[in-house]
Amino acid sequence: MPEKIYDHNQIELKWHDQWSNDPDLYKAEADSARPKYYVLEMLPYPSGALHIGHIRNYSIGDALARYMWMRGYNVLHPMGWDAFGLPAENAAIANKRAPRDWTLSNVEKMKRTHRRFAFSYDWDREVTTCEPDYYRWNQWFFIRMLEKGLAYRKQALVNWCPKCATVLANEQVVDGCCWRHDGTPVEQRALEQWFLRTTAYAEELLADISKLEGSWPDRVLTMQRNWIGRSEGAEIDFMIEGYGPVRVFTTRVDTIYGATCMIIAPEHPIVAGLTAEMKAQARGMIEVRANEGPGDFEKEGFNTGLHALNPFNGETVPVWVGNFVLMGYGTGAIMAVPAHDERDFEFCTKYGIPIVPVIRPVDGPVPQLPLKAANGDYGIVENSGQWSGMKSEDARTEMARHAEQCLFGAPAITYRLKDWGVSRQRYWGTPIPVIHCPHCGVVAVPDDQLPVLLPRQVEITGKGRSPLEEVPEFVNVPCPKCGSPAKRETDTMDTFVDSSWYFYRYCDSKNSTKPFDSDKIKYWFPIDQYIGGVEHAILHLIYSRFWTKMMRDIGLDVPDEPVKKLFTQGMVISNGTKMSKSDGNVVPADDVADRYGADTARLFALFAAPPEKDVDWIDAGVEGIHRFQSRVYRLATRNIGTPGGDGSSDAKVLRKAHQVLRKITEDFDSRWHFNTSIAAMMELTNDLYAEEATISASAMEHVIGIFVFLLAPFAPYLAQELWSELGRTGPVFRQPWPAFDADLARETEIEIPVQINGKIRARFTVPTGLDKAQLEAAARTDEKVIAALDGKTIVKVIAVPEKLVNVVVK
RNA sequence: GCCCGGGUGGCGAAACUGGCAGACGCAACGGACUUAAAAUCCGUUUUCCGGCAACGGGAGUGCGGGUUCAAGUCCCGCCCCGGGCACCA
Repeated sequence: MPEKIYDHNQIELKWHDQWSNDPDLYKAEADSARPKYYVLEMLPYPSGALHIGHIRNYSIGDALARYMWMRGYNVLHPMGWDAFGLPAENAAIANKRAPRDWTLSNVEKMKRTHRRFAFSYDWDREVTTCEPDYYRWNQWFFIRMLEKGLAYRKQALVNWCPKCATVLANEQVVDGCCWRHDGTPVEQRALEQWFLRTTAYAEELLADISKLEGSWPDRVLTMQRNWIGRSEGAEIDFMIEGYGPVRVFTTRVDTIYGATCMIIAPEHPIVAGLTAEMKAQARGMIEVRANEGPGDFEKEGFNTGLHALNPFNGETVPVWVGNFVLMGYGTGAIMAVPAHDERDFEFCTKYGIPIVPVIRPVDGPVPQLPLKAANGDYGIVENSGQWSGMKSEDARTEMARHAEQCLFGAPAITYRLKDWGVSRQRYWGTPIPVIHCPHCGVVAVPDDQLPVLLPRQVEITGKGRSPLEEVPEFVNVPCPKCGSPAKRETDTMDTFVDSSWYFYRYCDSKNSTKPFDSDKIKYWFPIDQYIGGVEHAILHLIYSRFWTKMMRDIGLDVPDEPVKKLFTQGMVISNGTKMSKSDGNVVPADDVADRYGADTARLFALFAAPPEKDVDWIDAGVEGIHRFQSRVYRLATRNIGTPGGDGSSDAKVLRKAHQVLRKITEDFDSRWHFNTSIAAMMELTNDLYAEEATISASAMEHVIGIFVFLLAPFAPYLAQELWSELGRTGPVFRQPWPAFDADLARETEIEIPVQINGKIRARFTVPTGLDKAQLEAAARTDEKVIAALDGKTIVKVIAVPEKLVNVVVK
């Protein structure tokens, strides 16, 4: 057949049309007779256009999905839209478009790009989180949590982003600023808010991390551990004259004899009973902390004049207010042990509060005053009454137990993790399904009245209160219990609620009577492979784990952990920052596809670097990938159905083809270094070009046949086109993955370098399979080796089969 | 400050369990083809020294030590970059 010029446009259009007319091409059906494989990429926010970062994410997942199909698995590979969120409201203000219209038209645009890239999604299972058939189940879950006490409402100091005009979860505060607005410090506001009791699962979320070990990246597990932040210690009551007992949390109760003052947070309830001047001072501290954001600030405090009784030694210590003590952690009050805590040391030194060392090193005396610094190490407890002489570790448990027996304390565990604040004072989110009745209080919307529909006609100004408060027909409703006039909750849910369980819905996306059918979940779950950006290591991935455990506890049949294996791909950086629409540095996927085609964009996204690594996107190099495809295409077309050469190169290219096949199979099964998979295909292409004239027709056809399968997971259009050039029909990715032939792949000869004292001095070629002795003998007969060894004494010879020979001489 | 990653040619990178450092691609240069250019094909390209040459010799994976016949890879101590946490008691 004469050579054809590679025209990606024509090829991609042709198959795109054919595939569009085949709605079942990527269809997945639960089938207990076949092994399943659930591969999932994180669903995108429909911002308007897919960029090259998305393409990288989906190219990894799609290659895997197609490979697993070829390995005979029943593959579930779905896609959807994380469609609620603030940008839709901002767009509504800027363009005078309803958020829903804007969002759905973006979905349409992006879906077109998805299809253009031929990602193998079963679109029949598509989930769009802003549609009532999805968010009604958010509401349903919320009510279940309300019934279980897992959703509750409280007045709390919350993170407020003035630009978003809404509350943020702790997980959405980055360096003291809003996660969407770098450089906009988050303010603290006291508001009535809805919370989900994530802390009820702190222990289980932490413990189950060990189940994920080895199949989730360590980095992510470490981040989650730190985020949960478990501290084991004790809570101890210090009696304050004229006030009552005040509880402190400490991890070092063994140092309590060295406590020389109590320090409370400026928000602590005690402050309310202090003088007006002190209250003002405390308020000042709170404001400074709220406005300055993160970073070092000087420790400051003042003496309240109150005294607290240390229940262990019966001594009285002054009570101070300190700006570094956090109300949100532990009990908001600490005992300061300046000798053994760096922060306490700094504070007490500044204010002249006494320092009392009570721990000595195992092999040394109690440190002498004055101290240069605090020593927080464990050691032997001294000057501590009956506990003197005990090891710190033992004293910690013994003293906590003692406190419990004497009823002035108890062992305690504290977590850094806090309950998830889910209220948002915004329009474009799931309405929280409760009604506030003046008689009945908070009343859940009955299940048969779900979904609480988000009204379509709403004016969004981006200022002031929740936009829903301005919609009287939404707000004013009768109480479901007593029928008297009541008001609907106007806060909406955090969008992270939507993404916490969407992957369950894919298994049963059209169910209108429950969130999903448990038989379907049983078949498809857990997710075998989840792929997404590392930036979701704590937010989305902790919420998802929480949600799964919560669903189990409200009686649904789900596994303990939703995701078996997690892969976090690196970010695509452009001009030094992560690609994002707000930074204006996105490279639209369609631009690359216009110029070079979808296959090229996909291949390049994988070729630029190993998938877990961040890459700086530069166009240089895209041409090389396109050139590679063109070389493959031209070579294949001009060789299919031609007489071929004399076959003298057959063994060589067959060997290479099977080596590459083995390498790529291994890459899929373990490392996912697709950059080297693609490089291996390039090597094979180069070899075929070099040997082309002397390859027989049958060997060429065999090699091209393998090559088409190798390409299939990465470049679906090119692979399909070549498959059809070979005269074959049907989708190539449904063919079985070829088995590699170890005999064909085996090298017959190998070049062995000979080192003399570690420096390469000669090389010789031997048949493969020689053992140590044979290899050494062969080396000793090599002319160059003989010459290099002349006049020297051989001390030792190291021969490593298939690798090298090293001769140590004197 | 603490906890994770990472540092290899002009650039993106490769070297999987210690065994030929730089596969593959980009860029650059040279050649073939062409009236010419593009495209394509074939070469060269870590660096220094010697040689017209084939070739020979030295250095080299952030820095300084060490282990080993052998170190990009292992150990100790630093420096730099990226990420996470950051008064968490």
